[in-house]
Amino acid sequence: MNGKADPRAEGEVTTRTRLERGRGALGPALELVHTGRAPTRAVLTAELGVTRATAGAVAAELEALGLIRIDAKPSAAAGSQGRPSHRLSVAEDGPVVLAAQVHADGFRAALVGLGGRIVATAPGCETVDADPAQVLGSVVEAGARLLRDTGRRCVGAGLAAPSAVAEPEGTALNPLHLAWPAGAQVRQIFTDCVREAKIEGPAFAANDVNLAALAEHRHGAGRGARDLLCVATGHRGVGGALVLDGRLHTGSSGLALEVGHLTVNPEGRPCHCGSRGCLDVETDPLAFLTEAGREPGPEGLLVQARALLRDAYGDPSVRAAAEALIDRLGLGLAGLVNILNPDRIILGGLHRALLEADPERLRAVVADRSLWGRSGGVPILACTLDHNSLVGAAELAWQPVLDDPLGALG
Amino acid sequence: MNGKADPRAEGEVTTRTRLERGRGALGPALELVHTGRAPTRAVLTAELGVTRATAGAVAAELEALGLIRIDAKPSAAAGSQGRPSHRLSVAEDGPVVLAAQVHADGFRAALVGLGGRIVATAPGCETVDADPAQVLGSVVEAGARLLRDTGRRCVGAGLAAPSAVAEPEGTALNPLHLAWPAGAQVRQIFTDCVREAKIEGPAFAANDVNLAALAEHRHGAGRGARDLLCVATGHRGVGGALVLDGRLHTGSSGLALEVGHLTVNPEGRPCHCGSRGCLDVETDPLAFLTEAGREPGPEGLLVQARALLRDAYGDPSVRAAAEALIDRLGLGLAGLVNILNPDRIILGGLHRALLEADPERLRAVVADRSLWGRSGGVPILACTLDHNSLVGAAELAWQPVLDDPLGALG
DNA sequence: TGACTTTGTGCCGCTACTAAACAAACCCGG
DNA sequence: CCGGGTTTGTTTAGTAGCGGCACAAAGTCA
Repeated sequence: MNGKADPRAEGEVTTRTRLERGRGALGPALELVHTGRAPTRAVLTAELGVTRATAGAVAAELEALGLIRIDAKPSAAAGSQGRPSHRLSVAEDGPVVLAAQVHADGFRAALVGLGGRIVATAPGCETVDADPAQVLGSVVEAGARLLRDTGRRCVGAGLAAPSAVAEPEGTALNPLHLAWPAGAQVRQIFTDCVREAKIEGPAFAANDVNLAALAEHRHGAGRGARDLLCVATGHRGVGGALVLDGRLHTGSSGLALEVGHLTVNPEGRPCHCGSRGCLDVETDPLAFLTEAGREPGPEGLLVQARALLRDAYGDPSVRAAAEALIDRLGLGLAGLVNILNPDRIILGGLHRALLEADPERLRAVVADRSLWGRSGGVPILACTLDHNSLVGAAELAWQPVLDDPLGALG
Repeated sequence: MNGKADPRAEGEVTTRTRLERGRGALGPALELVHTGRAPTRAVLTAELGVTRATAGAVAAELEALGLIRIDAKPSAAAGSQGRPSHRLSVAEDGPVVLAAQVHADGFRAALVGLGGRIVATAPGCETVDADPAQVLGSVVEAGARLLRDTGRRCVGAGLAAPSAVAEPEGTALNPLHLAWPAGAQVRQIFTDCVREAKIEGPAFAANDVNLAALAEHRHGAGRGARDLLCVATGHRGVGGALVLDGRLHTGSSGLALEVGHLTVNPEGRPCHCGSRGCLDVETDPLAFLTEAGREPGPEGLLVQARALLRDAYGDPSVRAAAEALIDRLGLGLAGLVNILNPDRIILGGLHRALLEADPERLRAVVADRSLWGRSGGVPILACTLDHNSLVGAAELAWQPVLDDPLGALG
């Protein structure tokens, strides 16, 4: 089988030589299958720029590692001649990563497989007014329970935190919404919890909007974009993220894309940052409800604002408030377009609802206020993934495997 | 000499096997020598993460290609034991690239070697109110003359244009300062001129501020920075540039970092972009002179403003004007810091002069208006290179050689 | 049924490395 | 002046990963 003498050729007889080859192209190949861009080995050959022999060997090795599946039967592609391909897909029973998300109202844990597929979710939990160690301990414990129940192999863990995460220390800088102290060592605490729960693999933590952007880039509305800008309003505050060449741009200390304090209304509301008219306070749910003349109800500002946009857009006061917010959001986005020149923009939270309420108006404002209008033609889309922060946290944990499958799993 | 039989071993006998090896590490190695980060083969070994054998072979091949020089005599490093290293340096008589720069007052041509060393310069020429084909024809002709006079081999050409250059078409979008039409095909015209002058190698064109940033990153004040932000005021208007991981970030259509229209003074001057108080009109030489109560003299606004800052900073009206501009510049830089979170900022033109007039004030404003102050501690430095746009244009032309020396020269 | 098209595999060889031993060139301490 | 110790460079042998090529497999089309 092996030609030259192999001193280890005793136990496993077959596919042994293959397991030794393909180190270089292995990562890129897995990434292509992971993001759904390589449905067959033929496509893999073209995308990697290697020969069919190499692509075949690489795919065989990824299958041997339990990461992808190669269909036994070829599936006939409709309307094409030639030998039909065997379909490549992510292994359904392969390893998973633990994804955790903490937000103002509680937390969530999930197991996520390759391809961004959520395998299992722990039921959402109510708000916890507890310190980081308690919250992260609970969410990791929920994840550990999932792992026990499903019996799957875990290769890493990722946390989506509701604050900027400073690099390289991994501290939470502005956890406004939580009973957490500023400067909490979230990455360290999360890592400790993961270790204590005897979960295998490295642990990572990053800002939730950043991770949402990463997830949308790999599996959602951002697929194929080279320079992707995401902006999202949550319950409170605006977050931004930038994905460049498939990698998150966090800046030198993890604080990039803090876009909440762009000035979009010089005569606007005072902001806690000391300035006035910031994107943060001019395009959030509270501003919208106030301008529409509504009292904040019991169901949460974001939910209420979304419902209003969806159900009462005919109401003149709602419409006027929406248009005012759209104009300010457009001004902010145009500023970002002039600086970053992305090839796609994705909006989440209330911003997404504003986009869907009147896409033409938003696009017109952005185009009008971008220099030369040219880059104002940038596509502006809504988020498409459910739980995109959670999936993004999983991406973080998958990254070492995508970079070097043999090294991370071997 | 060669061990196994080599069918081609007839003409060149020696260094033949070496010329066939080192393809992968060749580019990175050349880049290290080019940027002055690999003074010896020992350092090269460490920086590349390869064995001494590989580093030695790679260096030998780069020398054989005529790109670098390995000192014959080892140079004794003071106070260190062990065998002394042979010094590596860029080949002084190696190939060059043609660098061209066009600006409002004229143009300039130069031959630039590896390491950003300007080998020969054609005398600057006065303003040319001519169309792109004429201007670029003249500057390329000046370069061709330099090539003839020096007899050096040319491996490419780069142009620094005084306007944004759209990707991927290579058209000039806002050539305000020239008698050029908007949308002029500068890259195509430049390429045609280079071809017509029978200059070898590919031709490139990009915005001058972008290229200045690239040059500062490789050979100037930006060396070692990972995320480098450059902002510069010229005779008119503000330009910005961002270097990420050693590569220029041009955005999806070459329009990134058009920072001139950030709002830095809500009650400020009206700007031709339709807004008011833009960085562009609030921190340019004209604004400075006006606020200092000076009449524009005959010597050019930028020169006059610089002289005033240098020689008359004691004058209260000059000082007040400078501080007003510094505050506005700081506001703009803080906005960029919040978005990009660079690890270094470099200023050119009038902005550089403002920085040098009162560095503490500028740094304080940036730190104060950056979120959490943390990233406000970013170092703000002045440009250090003469003719940095020209050197940057050369970098553009060198890039293919740095990426694949064998492919580009073979 | 056979020509054509496309996909996948086995085999050989090459290129760019690594590993390890050796050699060279400095220091220093006696 | 001579023999360790230390760092640098070279030589040789070996190897991982990929390309090239011939061939086999599995479909479509006329």
